[in-house]
Amino acid sequence: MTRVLLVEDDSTLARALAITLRSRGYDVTVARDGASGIRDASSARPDVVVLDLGLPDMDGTEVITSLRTWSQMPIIVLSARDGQSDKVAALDAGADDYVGKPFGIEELMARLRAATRRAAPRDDEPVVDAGELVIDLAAARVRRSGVDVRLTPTEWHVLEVLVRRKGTLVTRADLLREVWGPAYESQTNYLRVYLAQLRRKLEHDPSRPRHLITEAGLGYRFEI
Amino acid sequence: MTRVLLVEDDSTLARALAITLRSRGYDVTVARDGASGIRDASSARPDVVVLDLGLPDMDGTEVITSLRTWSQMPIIVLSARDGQSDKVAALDAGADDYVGKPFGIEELMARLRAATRRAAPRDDEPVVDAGELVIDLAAARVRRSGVDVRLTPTEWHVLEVLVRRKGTLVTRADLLREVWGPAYESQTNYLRVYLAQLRRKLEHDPSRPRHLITEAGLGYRFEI
DNA sequence: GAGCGGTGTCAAGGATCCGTCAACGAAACG
DNA sequence: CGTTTCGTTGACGGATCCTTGACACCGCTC
Repeated sequence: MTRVLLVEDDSTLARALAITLRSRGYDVTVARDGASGIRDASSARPDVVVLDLGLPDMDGTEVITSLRTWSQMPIIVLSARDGQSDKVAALDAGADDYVGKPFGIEELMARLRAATRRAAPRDDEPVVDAGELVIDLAAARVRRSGVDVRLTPTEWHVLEVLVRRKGTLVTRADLLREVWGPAYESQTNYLRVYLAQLRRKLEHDPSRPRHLITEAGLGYRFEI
Repeated sequence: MTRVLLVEDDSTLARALAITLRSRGYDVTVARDGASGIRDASSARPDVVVLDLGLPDMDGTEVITSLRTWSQMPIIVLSARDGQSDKVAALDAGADDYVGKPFGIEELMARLRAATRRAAPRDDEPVVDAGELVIDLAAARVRRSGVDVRLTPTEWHVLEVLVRRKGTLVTRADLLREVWGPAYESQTNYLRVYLAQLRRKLEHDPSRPRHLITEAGLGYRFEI
């Protein structure tokens, strides 16, 4: 059964949509705000998210960005705002589709079918387990041998980019662009400093790293 | 470069869209009707199709159905008809997205980006398997009989160029230009050194290479 | 079989890159 | 307003890698 996470603060609309979805055979979870939407997405593991942009606690695109840090699950956006820039922002943040209100229920259903149809199974783990290291991408937490490790925002950001592409090489330019922005693509000394700090906090023997691997001349790689 | 097939009979709109798309760096092919659209889709192999439903020769959903018999390429539908049933029919026929006319050009661009972004990871085979040698171009990783082989940046770069054109001859000048730059086109001694190093690391019997083949007087070739 | 062009092999600088440490200043916090 | 935490630099030793030159080898021609 296809699982749908519905993130919608308007309880009337939420109830109506949930009823319709269930009548079509979907398994529906409802979240009332962005924060619980993000939480439920990692716990309930829906096959598709239907997200209202007008949430009380946070901006809708932030929800999308947050989900996209660890998951490729389809996201269909509902919005009363019909401006071009809202659509572009949501889609470029990682949304798969954008439906303006008011919308026809049959159209939404068709877009839902289209989104689930093309969704291919891939590794979408919010929690990455690398032996004594456990990294929860959704909750932004790192545990080493069971105890929480405190990371600074930048340290976390670097680790997140590496873990999201675990096993594959991340070039220095990619890493710098994603964490510090396009203007810093040649500041390779930042990486040296932060990789050293991460290793000191995460590796058993920082001088002989087993997870945060240097590919000399190319970049870095997170190894499980 | 991303290739777009634009199937549109209105020549004014087709020209305007083609200009915009090309200015954004897309490679655009235009088809005037459904039949040639289907033909071009199989010959030009676009990364994404933008399809106007209102075509002179056949119904738009038939075009979608026909494409879907052999391809999963993203299809974005444009349509002046704004009825629910048209949208549902097109989406259920296999379209990925449906944009009603009149549409904003920025919205279409954003939806195009969303469609290609989704499709990107599975479009071509990044892993090359040559018996005991497994080369993962995306992850920048080489395995020989199951164990990782460490390559220096230049070694990797040379191997990458050869593997990308596996089976075909790569001339010395091509190889030197791609790895060291246009100024080094005659430094053929570099190639001798690096090919020898690669063979030492990758070949079972470096003096009798089975994958990194020399084409005397011409260049090199990667054989599977 | 000697000469020759093209190719493979090896080793040794010398340049570059990486890890580490320390210090400074800015920002966050109470 | 003082304290603490972070992010940013710079410097330096050491490891790695690129380059270069010398020499051996092979197939071919004469």
